[in-house]
Amino acid sequence: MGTEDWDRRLREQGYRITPQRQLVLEAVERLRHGTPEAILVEVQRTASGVNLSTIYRTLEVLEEVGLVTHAHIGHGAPTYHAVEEEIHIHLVCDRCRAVESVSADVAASFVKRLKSDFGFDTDISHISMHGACRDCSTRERNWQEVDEGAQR
Amino acid sequence: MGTEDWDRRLREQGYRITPQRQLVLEAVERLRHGTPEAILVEVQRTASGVNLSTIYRTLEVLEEVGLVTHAHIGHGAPTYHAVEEEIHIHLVCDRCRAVESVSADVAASFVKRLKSDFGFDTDISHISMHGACRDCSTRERNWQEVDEGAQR
DNA sequence: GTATATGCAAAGGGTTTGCACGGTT
DNA sequence: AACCGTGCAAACCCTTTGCATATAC
Repeated sequence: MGTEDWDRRLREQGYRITPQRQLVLEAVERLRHGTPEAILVEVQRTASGVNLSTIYRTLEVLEEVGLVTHAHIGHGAPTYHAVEEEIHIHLVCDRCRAVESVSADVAASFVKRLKSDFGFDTDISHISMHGACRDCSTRERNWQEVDEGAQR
Repeated sequence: MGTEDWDRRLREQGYRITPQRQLVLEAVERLRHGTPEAILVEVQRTASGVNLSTIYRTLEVLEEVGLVTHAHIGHGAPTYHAVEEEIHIHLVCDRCRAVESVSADVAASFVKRLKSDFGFDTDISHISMHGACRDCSTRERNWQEVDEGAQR
């Protein structure tokens, strides 16, 4: 796979090549993490006439032919990535909203276990773990100690 | 923790005890997996006057005091669980939309690694893995073989 | 009595859809 | 020429918010 045959990917599955599809794919690659709204803005830098509904429809197509993936970080819009990117997973802090990307390697044995135990084939780039980042979790630990101290 | 001191939980954090809060908590416990909309319907079986916005506000409060949690399975509404429930994670099939609940134990070492390597404190009940369930992944494998056969 | 919680209605994000037009094949 | 893809606008789902009233404390 590579950027040079992005159009082949589309054609093989019966889709047409359009400027919009090229622009959206390039925007996703450039942004590395992009919501549909952000991708729209990026695309409009070159082609201001492109509509948001086209972004949605295009992302759906690009995802189907395997050129992009998405993950849900937070409650809002999903983020899209080019599959060209090194595969990574997201650690989403629900306290401060920070998002850390870490190598997918850390999930490898977990993913393998889901396969062997449940036959489940994980979409690794879709993984988002929610919780507390380093800063927030140490902060909470400190508060807890303060609380305990106050109670004595 | 237990159902008997749900009201203490609320009071300790400065919240008041209301019929709505009790009904929502009970509905979540009864449903085991419930979207806000489903919880509304369940609550309205007893108290038809309760409003959806109350469901949202109440779930937020119940989550803050640690009586319920939520997970995102699929793109739509989140699902709420009572924390009383045995902790489980969700395996969401993006092909056929099936959702399987499996013991959180399978994620234990992965979660431990996120903690040691990145200081990240995972909210285990929030974990949703996306991918292909056993049936769909074997079906895809079979198709692949058929395709390969056709090419020869 | 006072502050919080609720119901209602309206607004707000994010996403999808119907339709006529335009572009790719 | 036929069909697919796009822009536009409206509709849709899910969620939040402002405000007046009702309720827990």
